Formats: sequence, C-alpha cells, structure tokens
Amino acid sequence: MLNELSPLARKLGAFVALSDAEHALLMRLHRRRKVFFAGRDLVHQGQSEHTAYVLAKGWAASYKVLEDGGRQILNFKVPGDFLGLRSVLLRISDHSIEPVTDIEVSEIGVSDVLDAFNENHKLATAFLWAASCDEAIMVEHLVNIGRRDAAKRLAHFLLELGARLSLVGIGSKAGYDCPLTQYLIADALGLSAVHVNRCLRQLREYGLVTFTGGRVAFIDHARLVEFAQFDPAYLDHSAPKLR
Amino acid sequence: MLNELSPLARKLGAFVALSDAEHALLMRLHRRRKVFFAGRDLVHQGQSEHTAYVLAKGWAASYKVLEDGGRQILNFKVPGDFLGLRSVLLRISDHSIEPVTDIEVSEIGVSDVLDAFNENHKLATAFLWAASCDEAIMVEHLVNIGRRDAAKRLAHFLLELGARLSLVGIGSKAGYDCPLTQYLIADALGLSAVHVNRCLRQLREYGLVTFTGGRVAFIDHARLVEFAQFDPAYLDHSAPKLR
DNA sequence: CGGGCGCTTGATAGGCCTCAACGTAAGTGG
DNA sequence: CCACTTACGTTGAGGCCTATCAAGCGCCCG
Repeated sequence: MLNELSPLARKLGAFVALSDAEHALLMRLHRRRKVFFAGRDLVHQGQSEHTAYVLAKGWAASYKVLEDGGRQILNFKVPGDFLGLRSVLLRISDHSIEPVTDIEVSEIGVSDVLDAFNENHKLATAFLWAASCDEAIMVEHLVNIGRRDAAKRLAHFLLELGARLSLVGIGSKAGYDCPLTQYLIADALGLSAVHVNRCLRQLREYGLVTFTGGRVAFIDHARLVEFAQFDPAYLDHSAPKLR
Repeated sequence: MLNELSPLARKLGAFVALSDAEHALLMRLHRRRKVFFAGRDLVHQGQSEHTAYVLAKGWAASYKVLEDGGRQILNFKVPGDFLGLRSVLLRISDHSIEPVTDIEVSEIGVSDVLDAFNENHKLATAFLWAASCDEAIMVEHLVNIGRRDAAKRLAHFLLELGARLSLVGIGSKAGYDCPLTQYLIADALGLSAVHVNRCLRQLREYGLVTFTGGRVAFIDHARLVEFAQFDPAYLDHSAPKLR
C-alpha cells in the first residue's frame, strides 16, 4: 500500500494526513525519476540553479569543502530523505551532494512547490516540518562532533544510521547493510580514516558492534546505546498529525 | 523607518516584499513583548509545550546537554534572530535556550502562524526561508568544529558573529560589543575555556583581532578572513525577493 | 572584607593525527 | 591468465594539539 506512493507522498504523509486531493497535488510536483552514478555530484556548492529531490534508492552524502582541500560530510542521505531541501530558497547552494552508491531520485519542481503552497497550506507546513527534521539531525551531528570522543562519536553515528534506516524499513536492531567506506565515515565525523579504523576495532573488541563487508551488525545494541549515550528522541517523526 | 517595524516584520521582510495587508497579518501573530533574565532558560530540552520568539534585544544561546554533563552550544542568537523556530513543528524541543544577557523578545503564536499560512503562502515561504538560513549557520558551525583547528575555529567564529551583527546594524568591520564569556565560547566551539584563552592570545599576538572588556576589535580584518578561510556566502540573506 | 566569577598562565598527560608500510580484493589490459 | 593498478582496510611509531589540573590575579558586589 505505502509502497505504491511516491517517495514524496510517503515522506510528507508521515507528518500530515493527506487527502486524495493533496495526493493529486503532490503528483504534480514530481518531474521525472532520475538516476545518478556513484561519485558524480548532483549538486555543487556555490551553484545557483537548484533542484530538489527525494532519494528513492541508494545512499548519498551532502558535504562542504574547505579552501585547504579538507571536506566535512554534513549528512548521509538514505531512501526517503530530501536532497537539497535547504537550498531551495537560498540564492546559492551552500553544499554539494555526492551519490555514495548509484542512486535513483524523484525530481521536484521547486517553483511548483512554492505555487502549491498557495493552494494548500498543509503542504507548506509539511515542508517546514521536513526541514525541521533534517535540521534536528544536523544539530545532533554537531553535538556528536563537538562533545564526544572518537569511539563514542562513531558508536553514536552507527546507531543513528540504524535508527533512521529502521524508520524506512531497511534496518533493525540486528544491523543493516552499509555502503560507506571508512574514509567517508572519517569525513563525516571529523576524524582520520586511520582512527576510524582503530575505533571500529575497539567497538568490536568491546563486543558492541562490527562493521565488515558492508554490513553493520549490532552485537549488544543495548550496551552500545548506553556507551554512546544515544537518545533517539531527536529522530522522533511521530509528530502530531495536522487536521 | 525600519526601526518602527516589529522584529518579525523586519526579519521576514528581508526575504519577501511585504504588502500592507501582510504587515497587518504579521501584527496578529505577535503576542506580547516579554523579558527574560540572563541565565534563566526560556526553553527546556525535552519540553513539549513550545512557543517561538523573535529576539528584540540582548543575546541568547541555544544548546544541548549530554547525559555526562557536557554541553554543546548550537548557536548564539542576536537581535533579529528567531528563537525556537525549529521546535515549532517537532513534538518535543530538541534543545534549550538560555539568555546570555537580559533579553527582550516578541512572543509568536505558533498556531496563529500555521493558520496564517492558509491565508498567505508568501508567509509560509518566508518562514521556510528563515529556517533555511538558520540551518545554513548550523551547517557552517559543523564544518568549523569538524575541520578547523582551534585558532582558525575561533577566528571563524568571531568573524561570523561580526558579519551577522553587521546585518542588523550593531557591528562593523571594526568590531562589535560581545557579552560572551570565554566559557560560553568554549562550549560553542567544542574546546576548553583554557584553550580558548590561549587561542585568543595567539590571535592577538598575530595582530589579527582582540577580545577584551566585552569588545571584539578587528585589527586586520582582511588577514583574519584569510587566516580563518572565512567565506560569508552562507550568510547571504539577499535572497531574490518573491513577487 | 571575603567570596565568587572570569581571565590568565604553567605543567603534564593523553587523544588523535600524520607518516609509513603492508595485506587483500577487485578491476584492467596485454 | 597473469602482471599491474587502484581502492580499501589494517597496524605501528612518533609527535602535535588540546584537555586537564593547578595556581594566581583582578574585579565586582554583597
């Protein structure tokens, strides 16, 4: 049932109860389904022409590069997530987006979205909600980098991804398939890849979690949650549905 | 002229050209002017009852506390900024807000705002824009903590605050009055207060900037910008105004 | 005058980075 | 089919950056 909905309708439907008319309205916002290949950026930092997407299949990373060549990954995007939502109303995009795997996306007509606000205010509220959820994840990422040591940071990161994937049905407390390299994780956590490797070993030796062969396997989920001080409240998408 | 407008109208007016009718609509969104005292939180992490505010006078800090007692300051808020905008649509607030000085705020009726979306879609767009601007600042903060060493991090921080204050007319390339303690800055930058102190000395000895007696004074603004790799593009509020 | 707060500085320790080397697996081209 | 290359993961050695602990100073205010 839900699977027949577009990714956009599924995303926003988590927040507002959508009527048939609203579903029809959402359909008009879609352009076409598109495919991008791993490593070829869809959005470039500094570009002024924007399109927003909803990720239907695969993983992507939003990131910012510094003048000195370093880069910071802001967030990994998994199926169901928006790509480029924040840039919709900003004059130039403040970040780039790179597919980690080959991905499929639904393109969204930005000006159509803004026009649709005129017809239906619930839609506007739903977009603001989606933006707020994205920001909550960013904020927790900030806390993670600012205040946790490397091992806890990594543990928290693996737990967050697991929780987010569980929300869209492709992960559980047992684990999940994860296409990220240790280099990507390092760029996300503000660490070196070497140290990510050491921390992974540490978590493995503690009997908490393993990450090998593209699979994250939680060995002792409860103890890992405690170790990382992971509180998933910020991922709570069960917002009170609007009338 | 601008000073006669409410803080809310001034904020949103930076993005959309507001008609008289829209100004009138905004007036209805205001509840009363309120005062909060330094150190007494207005918003508590985990609370479910939200109010949003626009900061009219003074400084505040939004922050998150960890179980182990550490805290990460997410952002300092200066006059003209929203307080609690992200929490408006989330079931529980994911952060706390503490006035750094005594502050004056305009309270905003959240449900009134959502109702107003129904009457006027430009307003909805303007709120989404404001949320996007806030998030852009958060993202740059993330990059700052994740990828810059302490001195550059501090330099970038001081420059950002200067740029933001300049936008609301209470700062310049010469400097600005700053009520923050070194402890607050440390909590924002993921550093210890001791190390913030050392880095301030370093920046002073380099002849770049001083911070004493509640005053940040840029000595060589251009060189500081280069040192910190500060690119203010993410603060660009000159978005194309909507028709 | 005493006490608290914020700032400053020194000494020490340790977490994480950098550099470097090596193993494995997969892909490429002859 | 094999030599070569590339990407990713793993491990060790050494050193820098930043935290922690500690002490002292100036200032404001009760």
